[in-house]
Amino acid sequence: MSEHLLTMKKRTRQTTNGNGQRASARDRQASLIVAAASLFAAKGFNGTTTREIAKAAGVSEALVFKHFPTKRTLYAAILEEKVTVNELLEAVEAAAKKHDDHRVFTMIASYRIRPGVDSTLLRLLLFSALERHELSEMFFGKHHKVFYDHLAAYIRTRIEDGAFRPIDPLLAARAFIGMVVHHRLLHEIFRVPMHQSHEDTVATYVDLFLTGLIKKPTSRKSPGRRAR
Amino acid sequence: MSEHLLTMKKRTRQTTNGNGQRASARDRQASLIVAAASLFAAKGFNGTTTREIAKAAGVSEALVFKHFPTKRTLYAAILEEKVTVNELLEAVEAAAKKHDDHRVFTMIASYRIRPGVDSTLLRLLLFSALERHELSEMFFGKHHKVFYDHLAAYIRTRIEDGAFRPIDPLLAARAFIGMVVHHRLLHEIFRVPMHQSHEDTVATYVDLFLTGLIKKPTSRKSPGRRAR
DNA sequence: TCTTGGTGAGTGAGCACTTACTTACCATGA
DNA sequence: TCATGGTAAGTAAGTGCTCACTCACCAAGA
Repeated sequence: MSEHLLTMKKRTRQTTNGNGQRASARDRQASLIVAAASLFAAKGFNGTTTREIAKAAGVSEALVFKHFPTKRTLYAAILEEKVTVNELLEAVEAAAKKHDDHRVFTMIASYRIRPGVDSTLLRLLLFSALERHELSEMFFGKHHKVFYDHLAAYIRTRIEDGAFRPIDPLLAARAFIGMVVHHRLLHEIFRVPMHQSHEDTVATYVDLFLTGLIKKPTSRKSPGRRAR
Repeated sequence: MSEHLLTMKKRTRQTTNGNGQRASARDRQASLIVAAASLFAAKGFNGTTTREIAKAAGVSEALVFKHFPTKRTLYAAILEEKVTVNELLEAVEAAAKKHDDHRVFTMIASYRIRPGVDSTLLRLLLFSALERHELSEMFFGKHHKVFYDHLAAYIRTRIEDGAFRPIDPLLAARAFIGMVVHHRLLHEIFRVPMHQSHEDTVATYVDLFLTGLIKKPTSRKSPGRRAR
């Protein structure tokens, strides 16, 4: 009797997940990662509480710890999950084979500069590096270092071709990606308003960089791509 | 004399500040700001506790709150205190008047890239922006925006002179500072090892950028400044 | 029936901030 | 010269609250 009443009372809001369906461990973990990632990206590791994460995922706080033994484990899972080998690199590779400099750099800049796209990734990256999370280096290495290395390799071959001036390829790659990443940083993190269109910006950066890099600039009668 | 001895004896552990001297409110606040700034820069606002700050400054936690009503107030005081109009700008101004492009850009790059120099400032800046501190915009505006605006103004006049190609001056300024700041970011925040010397790096960036920006590059027989 | 997804109600630790009190300094008048 | 009292610098020991994390228990389904 009293037992029944007790159980009835206790079950106030079971499986807050939509309606009475129980999710598999895999799905739950995935949804927890999604919920936590945006919170961690917004407020950092220390600024995010496990309660918030549970609430955002629509489950109890205890369940979070059933799936991830510690808050840190959950964070690590996010960083590892976010590491995706970029499909972009293949597309760039194709352009690189044709020695289409303009296209190679434009593609990279367009990809990196495109607003909004996975802005959580950028924030997570910065937060994890600033907060000196142990996985930060892996995160950076797998997700970003590829770009520098690929681009540097391309620049090196173009120098050997005699198409580019003899400049340290890694420095050059960093310089270009620096311009572009910095632009994103200003826009997305420091909320600096940008008055130029996405395309204009990319075109200007590529033009600025390439005309500097190419050995014998034909700037006078070059094809119509011009900033503004 | 005897009074001194007496006081010495009586004082069991008073004023943990070195030896029994009481600091003025001004000095105490300054020392608290110094202690707190490096902690906030290292671990962010949420990652730093008021206990740690007090310990680092060698005072009791209660005293921190005597001087700053809240932890946030202390943080705000740091951001405001760190805003210093840079002496660099004057030096740059001088070079700018002589239209010494190379010198202008080299000075800015050298200043911004120099390792270790106020690396806490960079970290504070990033943390305050990421953590969306209310004073972050002011902090960025006063401390960094000046650079972009000054450089953009210089580039604009040089375009009007006919010395630079017609490119959006603000974008160009951002591109250059982006290269340099990004380099510092890689080095200081992401701990990427740099194999080039400080001077080589600056020279390469300036060369890369200027040769791209100058209208009619005399790259063949230009003065001996060359990367590497 | 037993594994597994799920919860409510904790737990001690640590947090920002307070309170009640002590001690040093220094200007003033005798 | 020196007692003296007002004030500001300083503290130990809290306060309530929130944090990451736990535990005992429950229900769905193969």
